[in-house]
Amino acid sequence: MRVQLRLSYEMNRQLQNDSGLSLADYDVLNALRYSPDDAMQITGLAARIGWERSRLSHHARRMSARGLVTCDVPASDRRATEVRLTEQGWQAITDASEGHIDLVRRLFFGGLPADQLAAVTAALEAVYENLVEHGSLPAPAETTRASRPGASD
Amino acid sequence: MRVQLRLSYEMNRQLQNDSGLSLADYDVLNALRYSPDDAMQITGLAARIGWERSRLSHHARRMSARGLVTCDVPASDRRATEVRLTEQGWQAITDASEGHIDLVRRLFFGGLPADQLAAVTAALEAVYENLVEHGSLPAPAETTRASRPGASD
DNA sequence: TTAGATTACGTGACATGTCACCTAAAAACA
DNA sequence: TGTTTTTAGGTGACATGTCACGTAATCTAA
Repeated sequence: MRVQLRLSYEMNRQLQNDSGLSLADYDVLNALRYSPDDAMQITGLAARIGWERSRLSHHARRMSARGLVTCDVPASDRRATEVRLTEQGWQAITDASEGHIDLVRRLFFGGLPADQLAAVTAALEAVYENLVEHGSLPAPAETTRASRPGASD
Repeated sequence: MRVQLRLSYEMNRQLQNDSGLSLADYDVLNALRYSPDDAMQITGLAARIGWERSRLSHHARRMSARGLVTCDVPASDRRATEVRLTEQGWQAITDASEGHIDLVRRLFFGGLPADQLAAVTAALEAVYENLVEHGSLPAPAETTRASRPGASD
C-alpha cells in the first residue's frame, strides 16, 4: 500500500505537469490504445480499468468535451456507447507515455533488484488472477495487445 | 497497476459496506493508530500516507465532524494542527481492520504463492525506499509501531 | 526588534467520483 | 406477438480531491 500510494501520487503529478492529463485520463486512453478493436463499450472499458460504470460515463463525457475521445451509439445495439480515441487522443497518449514510462522506470523498476523482476511479475500476475476470480468486479473481456504505432507500457 | 486498481476498488467497497468507512478514512485512522505519538500534524500525516496537505486538511475536518478524530492547535506551535484519534475513532479502526484484513488476505495473499511472499515483500520494500528517495514527496518521519497509548484516556 | 523569509495550514472555487435511481433497447419466453 | 427480464448506460445530488492563493505563527539575521 505504501508503494501504491506514493507511486500514484508521483504518476499523477508527473502526468499533470508534463501532459495535462490526469492519471485517470491516462488509464482510459491507455486501455483504448491497447484494445484489440478501435472502440470499447463503457462496461467493458470500466471492467478493464477497474472503475464503476457511472464514473466512466461521466469521465468519458468530459474527455469527449476535451476532444480526446468520441462517444457514439452504434446502430447494432442502441443501448451501448462506443468510446473511441480521436486523433488528438492518440497524440496525447503517445506523447504522455514517454515521460510516464521514464518515471515508472525510474521510481518503480529502479528500485527493483533486476534479478527479482521475473519473480515479482509472476507473483503479481497470480494475484491479479485471484482478484479477478474472487473479487466483485466483472472480469475484463480478454487479453489485449497494442495495435497502432506506439511503445509498450 | 491492474492489481492496484482492482484491489483499491474491492477494499473501498468492503470497508464502506461493513464499517461505513472509506479507504481514505481507513488510511488516516490506520496511520494514526500506528503513530508512535498519539497525535500527528497535518504535514507529517500527509507525507506518511502520500496525500497532499490540503486534501488531508479537508478530510480531517470532515472526520472530526463525524467524531473520528480531533484537531487541536497545540500551545507550543500555534500554526500547527494536531490530529488525534478519538475513542470512537479507535473503535472504528479496530472494528474495521478485521474485515479489511480478511479481505486482503483472501484477495491479495490468497493469490500469492506462499513461497513467493518473502521475495515479493523484500522487492516491494526496496521499491518503496527508491520511491522515497527519488520521489517528490517528503519522506515520512520514521518507522512506527502499534500500541494503544492509554487503556482509557 | 523588526523586516523579510519560511513553515503550517485553511479556504473557496471548481474538477472529479459515488450512489441511488431512471430509461430504453435487446433478449427471453409464454 | 406481447410481456417480462436483463443489459447498457445516463443523471443529478452530493461527497471528495485539487489548485491557487491567503493568513498567521515562527524563524533569521541585521
